[in-house]
Amino acid sequence: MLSKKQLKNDLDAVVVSLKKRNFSFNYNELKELESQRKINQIGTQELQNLRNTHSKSIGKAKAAGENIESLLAEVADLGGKLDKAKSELQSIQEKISNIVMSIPNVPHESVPEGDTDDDNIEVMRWGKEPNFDFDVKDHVELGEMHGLDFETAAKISSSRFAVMTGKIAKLHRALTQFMIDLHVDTNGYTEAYVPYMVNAESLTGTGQLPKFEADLFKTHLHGEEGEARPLYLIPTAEVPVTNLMRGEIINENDLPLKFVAHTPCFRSEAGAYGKDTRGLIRQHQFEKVELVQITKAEDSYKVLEELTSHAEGVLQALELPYRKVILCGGDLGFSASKTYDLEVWLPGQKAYREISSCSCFEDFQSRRMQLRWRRSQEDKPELLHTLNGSGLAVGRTLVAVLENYQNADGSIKIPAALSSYMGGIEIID
RNA sequence: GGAGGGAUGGCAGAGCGGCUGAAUGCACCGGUCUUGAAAACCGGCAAGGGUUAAUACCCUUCUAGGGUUCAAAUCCCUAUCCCUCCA
Repeated sequence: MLSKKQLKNDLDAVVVSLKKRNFSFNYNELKELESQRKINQIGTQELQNLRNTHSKSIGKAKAAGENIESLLAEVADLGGKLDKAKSELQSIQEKISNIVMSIPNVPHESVPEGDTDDDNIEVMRWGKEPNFDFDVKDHVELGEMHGLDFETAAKISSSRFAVMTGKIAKLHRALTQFMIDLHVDTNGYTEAYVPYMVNAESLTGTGQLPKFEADLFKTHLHGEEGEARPLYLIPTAEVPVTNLMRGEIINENDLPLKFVAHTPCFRSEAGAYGKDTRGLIRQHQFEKVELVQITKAEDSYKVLEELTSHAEGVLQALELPYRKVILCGGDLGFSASKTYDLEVWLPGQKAYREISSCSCFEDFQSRRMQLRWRRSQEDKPELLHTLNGSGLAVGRTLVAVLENYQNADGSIKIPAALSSYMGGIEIID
């Protein structure tokens, strides 16, 4: 959420910035609503003031044993007026809020122009794409040789799910453990275990709601009266982890907050029909190790570089070739002001594919969450900045390992970094 | 499954229709004292919003949402969360 102040005082600049991400909205409507709001709010507050002063004088008169009949008569029609004014104001404020909540974050000045991922700009490449002296198999073919099974998953669930058994399941788990240990032991993150189902407030805080409900899996619990209390399956650990501190004023000594969490992620992939239908790339359920940092405003862009390097560290340790791109305005997520994607080399696709997305949200999420700190005792609380990045998407990392470490016979060499996590075996055959 | 008790500022905790945005203590900040520190004493210390050039004034908020009332932290209803006891 952008600040109301910014939208009020600096609307033209906001509109220009949002053009970079091809977002436009009816700002004349917003202006109009804002001027209505002003009139209605002043009127309502005047009525409230009137009621308060009258009520106080009634209280005093009563305490003094005076007759209050005439005073009561004065106030008789106030309640109705006030109710009317309040409900009008509320409806205006709801309209404003609906508009404001659906405006995406303003891109950082370093974000390039562009409409689609074709316009993303490569920042660097790491590692060498391997040369194979045989016909490479893709991860589906390789995986099915070692216990990756989409048909059974479809039988017990539906498409876009996977079953893994045996060594490949262990490799998948080993990757997860390796990533968490790396971030905790060498990058200084605190491990967090969090709920996989969250309420609407949390999703509003990080920006998935109200606009992107269709991307989520929603469940219903029922209260005694049958009233629905929906919980949502998390689309990323970003949601529960960033919301850990929602509504709090953080002690300066505790900053920056650094969390790493491994969770499954659930995405409906509405609108992705026919896209990546084969294999593990786009699933309804996948594992991810997520990095979250909460920092002071002045540190956030430095931290974005740092956090991205932590994600890169996983790829480097696994010796997987990758490239780093900066997302163009048109490809930027709703809440992000700047995002680096890490794309890993997949020999089976002969392409670089996203394996991590590292973003700075500035105070966009914090404002929704009222996540703040206090510079000093005298100062007002200030909004913090939030960042997160995948470190990494585990399923896609498994894909990358299978394809990059394959042998001619379909066996898979175990990356050296995973050796201790795989009980010392060197190959899956 | 049944019966109760609770949710108040950074924390602890009083208040149970009007003088309560909220006692008191702790923490925190400023001052006095001291060579310095501690102790003691004095003072300050919630957030969000509105009008305003500013001073200032006003509004809202005691888990959340409804209701009663001229007036609600306080009474009623519902939800959520916590705790105790019984099966």
